Amino acid sequence: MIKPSLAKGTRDFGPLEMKKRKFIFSTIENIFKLHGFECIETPAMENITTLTGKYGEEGDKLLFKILDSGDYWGNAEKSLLPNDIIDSHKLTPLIASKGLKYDLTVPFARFVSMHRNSITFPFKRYQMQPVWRADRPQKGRYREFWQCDADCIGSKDMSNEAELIVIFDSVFRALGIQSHQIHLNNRKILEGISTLLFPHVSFITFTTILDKYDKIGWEGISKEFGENGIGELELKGLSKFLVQEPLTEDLLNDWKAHLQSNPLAFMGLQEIEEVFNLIKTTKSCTQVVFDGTLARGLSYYTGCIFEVKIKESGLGSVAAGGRYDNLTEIFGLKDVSGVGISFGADRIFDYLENQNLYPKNIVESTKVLVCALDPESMPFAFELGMELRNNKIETVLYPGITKLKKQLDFANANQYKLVVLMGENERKENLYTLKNMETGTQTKANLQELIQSIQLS
RNA sequence: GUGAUUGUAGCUCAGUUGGUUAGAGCGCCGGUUUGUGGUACCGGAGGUCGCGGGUUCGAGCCCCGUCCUUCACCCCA
Repeated sequence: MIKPSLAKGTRDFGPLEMKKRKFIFSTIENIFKLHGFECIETPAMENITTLTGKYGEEGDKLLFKILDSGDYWGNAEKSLLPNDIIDSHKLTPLIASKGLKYDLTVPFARFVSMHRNSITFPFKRYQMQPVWRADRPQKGRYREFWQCDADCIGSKDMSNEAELIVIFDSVFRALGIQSHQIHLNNRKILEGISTLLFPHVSFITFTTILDKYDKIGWEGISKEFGENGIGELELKGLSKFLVQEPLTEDLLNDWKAHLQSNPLAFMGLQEIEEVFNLIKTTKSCTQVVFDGTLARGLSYYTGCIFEVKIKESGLGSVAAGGRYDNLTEIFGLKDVSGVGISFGADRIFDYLENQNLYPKNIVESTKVLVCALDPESMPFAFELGMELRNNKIETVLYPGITKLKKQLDFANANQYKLVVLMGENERKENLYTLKNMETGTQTKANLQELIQSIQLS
């Protein structure tokens, strides 16, 4: 006997949990569809060359690799392996040519590049699938989790960004959440500031340190910048950019003054202004925070970047996204800019579980249980089941004849509110007994009356 | 990948300085009730104490390893 167990960082979902998850997925999907995004799917596994080098050094380490089939060691190009050095990192490329996808954006870029001739640009697609990361699990972090992505590729227009912000807001509101904040920044601003203030520090180093501001504060990041050779004087210039404030006209004007002398940063700010002008009359705008410290780790972003946080959740970001100008270029498709967002379904699920924010009707069962009380009644019960289903009533026929107590226990355990009894008495009278499990009342009815009272309750 | 942390019945947890046959509550199954549940009463089943090694006359308890859980770092949804 093997002790049943789950692989690290994965989880099972029972019927009740699945109802809640489906509620999340369908809420997101409906809003994606409402905005005209088309659904696609890509495989769980990709060629490893598709995946590596897209997520930065850390990302590559977190890729799940799939061992080649057959005699993978015999077929391996061992000449590429340094003699008697056993280094797993050098070994894996020789024996693993596929990997599980790490996100939905890179496979999408591959998809777009491959199918460029049959795609009409701008192309809006959504995708809701699991992704895998070989991370150490912790709070809000799993090795398998679902992302729900919407991207628009082949358009540089800022209305895409504006629409995606509205989608962020619509989804969280539809899920019954109000305390979400949509953080917004632009990589061009960061790049401009970085080259202006810290020309001797790489942009990647700059963003990774800056991104930690939320967690470790001013002291923490000034210490880390210090370790990278940045003095206190230079740091002072940075401090005025570390704001997290509601996005307003005044704020933008303020920043324009700061960034006037910096063409790249100024361009980034103009993009944000364009987005602001489109959303400023929507209620979504009230949830938007201009966040000068938002940087995003993924290296492919080039314009606006987003991150949605629920303050009291303790979960990090529950959704994120941004614009990428060069992602399809690696797959041979140049000058196609895209922008997209991703909802972290598992973190949203955890938050809703915690807060128990689900609408009541998604957890309640609307099913009816039909109980046959003796073998002769079974054909009648079976037929009744068919009749009820023909009338769009979700019906479960209790399989077999057992004590009524057991059948009623079954109804309680599954929270069925209505039970129909079919026994000798009912056969003789040509009626059905309808029992309400909450009130305990029982009534007799013919088929038409039965269907009616079920539909009314 | 680094550093902590956890594991005893289906679930939540007790278990004394190492000492006979490892307990409770809830749940589950059966009965009180052969056509009436969610309450009550009575009875019952269920454990390789995560796994492997070690110390000991003796290990659920001590030591080592390993896996899983949870958490922080790194990074991220």
